Amino acid sequence: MAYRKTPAEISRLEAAREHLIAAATSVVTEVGWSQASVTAVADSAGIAAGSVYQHFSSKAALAVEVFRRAAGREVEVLGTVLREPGTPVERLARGVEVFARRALENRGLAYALLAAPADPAVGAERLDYRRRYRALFAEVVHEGIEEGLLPAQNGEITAAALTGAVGEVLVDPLGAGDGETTEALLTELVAMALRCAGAPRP
Amino acid sequence: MAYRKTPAEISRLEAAREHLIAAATSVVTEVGWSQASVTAVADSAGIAAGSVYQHFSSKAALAVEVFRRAAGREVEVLGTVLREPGTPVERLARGVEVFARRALENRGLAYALLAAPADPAVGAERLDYRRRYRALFAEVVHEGIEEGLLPAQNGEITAAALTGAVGEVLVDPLGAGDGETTEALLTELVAMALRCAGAPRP
DNA sequence: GTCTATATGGGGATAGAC
DNA sequence: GTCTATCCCCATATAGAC
Repeated sequence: MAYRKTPAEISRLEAAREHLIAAATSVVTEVGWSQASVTAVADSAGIAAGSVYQHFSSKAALAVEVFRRAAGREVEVLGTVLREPGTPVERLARGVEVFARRALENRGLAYALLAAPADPAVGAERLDYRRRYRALFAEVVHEGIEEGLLPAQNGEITAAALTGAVGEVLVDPLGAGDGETTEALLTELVAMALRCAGAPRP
Repeated sequence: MAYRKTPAEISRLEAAREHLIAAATSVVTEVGWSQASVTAVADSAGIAAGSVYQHFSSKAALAVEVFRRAAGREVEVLGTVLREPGTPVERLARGVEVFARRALENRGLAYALLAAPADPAVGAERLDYRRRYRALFAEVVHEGIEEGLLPAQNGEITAAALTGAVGEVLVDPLGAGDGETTEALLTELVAMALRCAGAPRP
């Protein structure tokens, strides 16, 4: 009756695959896409380079999976925060803060997701996910306009500016290191975001 | 007395080098850094691949030179515009407009300068020039604060947002093609920039 | 299924003729 | 000084043993 895999076999394979993805994610976080060779990833996962191809048909396929997992988590979190109770202005402030805080807490990964040189397959995914981040920000801006809390504006551009600002902060180790400057940076970033969207001055 | 090069020889060499840089710039503009192989660049310049190494010690050295020329022009222009007569707010508006307009008029090059995947040597230059763009924007913001035209704020973050917004617009073919949408886009971008810096509402 | 060993291909860089 | 031809390295991907 061994005409198909037992659940145990399946979960072993799944686990190996997940382990590989996790290892690849950590390599990318540490050294970036360009330095994340198949050999380096396999070493990190504790398997042979050739064995990678038991789980993914190509390096690009693995890279895309790594990207989707990580970027998907951020979209998920941002979407949740932006839809929590509160006025659109409050939610925008909270969304920017959480987005930036998470990025600053995991700079390596955030940089990989937002900016690091990557092969074309990942680049295409990145475009897609950047649009999603922007769409989420734009949504709450539009709500703010409808409710009369924000002035008429192109929400897409405002959203682009917000994404760009966070990215820029990550690129330049400006708000690096210690927690105190991080908090100050977040405060300023949120203040900028609210001005950017035209929220009433506090 | 042929113990040193004649002026004519020197200018011939200079010209060949300049021609090579120009060809490399156009290749990078069209296909990006990653596709700009030595062979492709040499073909474009009408010389053999090996001859490239008469002018540059490595591909990276050529790439860095291409980057510096192009990015340097933008810094120059932005600096000039931001220092023309007018209030800081007026100059900021004009600076953002010119910066974005130039980028939109030469998307390929702007994308290469701001965002396209590139080898590490170019990446390092990019960091440096991004800081310069930001410093220029930040300077005018600080002036605005001193003159009481803008509220207290972290000018670096505002400047980062401005750079990021322009970059984002370039990445996503949102304001593509025809002149009408371009103008509308620029208007919105400038409006966003002024809100971002906290300029009084018009 | 995972290993070792190797094939394959591309791009940067060099050598030597002209 | 420029060309042609080639070398060399590295990374992906595959083949076959275990």
